[in-house]
Amino acid sequence: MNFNENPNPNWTHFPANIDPLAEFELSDYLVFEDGVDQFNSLSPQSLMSSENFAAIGGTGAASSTETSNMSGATSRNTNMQKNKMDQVGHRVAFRTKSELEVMDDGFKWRKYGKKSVKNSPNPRNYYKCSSGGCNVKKRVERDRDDSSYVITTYDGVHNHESPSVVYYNQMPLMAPNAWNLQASSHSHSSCSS
DNA sequence: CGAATTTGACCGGCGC
DNA sequence: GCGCCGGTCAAATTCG
Repeated sequence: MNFNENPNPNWTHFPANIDPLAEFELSDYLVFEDGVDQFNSLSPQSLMSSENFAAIGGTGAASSTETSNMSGATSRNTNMQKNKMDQVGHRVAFRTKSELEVMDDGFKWRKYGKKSVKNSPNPRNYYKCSSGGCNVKKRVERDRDDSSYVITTYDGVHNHESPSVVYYNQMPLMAPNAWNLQASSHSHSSCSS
């Protein structure tokens, strides 16, 4: 209820099923880990293999736990961002070519804000994982040069499985391991395949 | 009716 | 010290 209408009622889990008119293909992907954040790696046409980059998320974030505050919702400005880089351990940015910006990766996202950046004529949408205990944030923005491209940035790692296990086992088109990289890092096979 | 979404305002950080 | 930018929350509204 915002963009256009419902492109496909089938859109439930994987973007690969989007539809024939939406050319979903990874053009560029950026992987930022805590400590390594350089937007310079962005190449206009890197076009590497774009097949498996789920190597990230191997740090010790899988455990999460620690200060999982938030539970309850009472927390507001009590304690949360004492250290800028404390909980932020995973930063992943993907550039996808799709008409829709809301790529369902199997998780449920709750939009919590929209803001337009100065460097882009397009607004930026902020999504949050609506899972109990999952504080993963998602940032979606349209490319400022190619409105056909969408830049999705994930922040954090899901500490729970997808609401509906996705079976990216038979990806005839391509296996966007990127989708499981968040839920990976421990069980699940992910990859390989 | 409930839940999710929307828009605006507020806050914090950084730069100059 | 002030201004700017980005990010988040809150309340209201709408959709299902």
